[in-house]
Amino acid sequence: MTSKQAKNDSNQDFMPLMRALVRAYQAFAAYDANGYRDIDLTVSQADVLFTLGNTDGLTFKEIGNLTLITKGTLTGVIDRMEDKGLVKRVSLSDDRRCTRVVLTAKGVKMFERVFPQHIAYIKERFDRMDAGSQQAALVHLRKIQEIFS
Amino acid sequence: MTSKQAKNDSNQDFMPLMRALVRAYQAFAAYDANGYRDIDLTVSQADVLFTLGNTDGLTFKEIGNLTLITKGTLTGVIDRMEDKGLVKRVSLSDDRRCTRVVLTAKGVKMFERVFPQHIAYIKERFDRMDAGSQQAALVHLRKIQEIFS
DNA sequence: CAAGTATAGTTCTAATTAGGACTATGTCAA
DNA sequence: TTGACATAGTCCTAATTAGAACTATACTTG
Repeated sequence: MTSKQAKNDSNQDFMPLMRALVRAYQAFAAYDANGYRDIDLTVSQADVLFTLGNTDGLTFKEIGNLTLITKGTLTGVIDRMEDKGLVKRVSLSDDRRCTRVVLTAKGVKMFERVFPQHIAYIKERFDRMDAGSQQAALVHLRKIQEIFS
Repeated sequence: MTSKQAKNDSNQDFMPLMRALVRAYQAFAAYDANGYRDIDLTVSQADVLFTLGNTDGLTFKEIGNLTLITKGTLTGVIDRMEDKGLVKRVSLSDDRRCTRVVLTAKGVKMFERVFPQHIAYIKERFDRMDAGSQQAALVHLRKIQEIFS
């Protein structure tokens, strides 16, 4: 009680931290999105492509959990990727409610071309932070995730 | 060169940090959005309301810079807030290209009711992090923002 | 002053988003 | 086995999003 009180007293203003979180994320997201300008992929589509890469396919539910894309949204994202010939829907005989989404040959090719490229693109910036800071930042970000979960 | 090499070598895997950033933000954003469930406001609308609070009105450009909402989007957001009677558009005689957006009496009333409530709602969670961690997190988040800007 | 350029908002399009209703399928218990 | 409930995906709506084209207004330079 007292210690909690003390904690709170010492934390009159969390706003700078909140703003820093939002701005750090937005700066990252903008940079990330910019990496998809040339290739014909939206951020969500790239997210799905990278999630499906090196797997034998995943269900909508699994993709949704990994990418945090809502199932309602995911239907449309997969539709458009199917139109582009990057993925295909495969029914599961096991449980006919489920649909497995699998990369096509074209999807695999795209993944193999784009993924390493994009990783290098992101890595370039994270390399500007020393390893110690990255470790510390990781710890604090996990704490932030925890308190809001 | 060599030191940069060394840095990079020690940083083969930035992915956990990247994921932690995304997840921390998403957890925060989800919690934040949840705070608007009862009141009849979207996240963007609340963002604008809170930005306009305690000002004499701001132009679209200023609101866009503060909230990071694109001008094209902002037109629609302001339209809907105007429909709700929360804000009004005021032309500037000074520069007739500009429009000042001002809270109406109803908007001010809503701001005064909702803002402190929401701040308390967010604060409750940030209080679960001690002041030292918050300070450290702030520093690291600013660093992350910097490397991606 | 006139032409070229810049800026502020609006409009338009395609895609994403959350959330809820809906359908089909599966599971579990009486 | 049948009825109640749960789960997977689709469909629908309102709002947001980025980006580009467009209009109106301002600036600026010859």
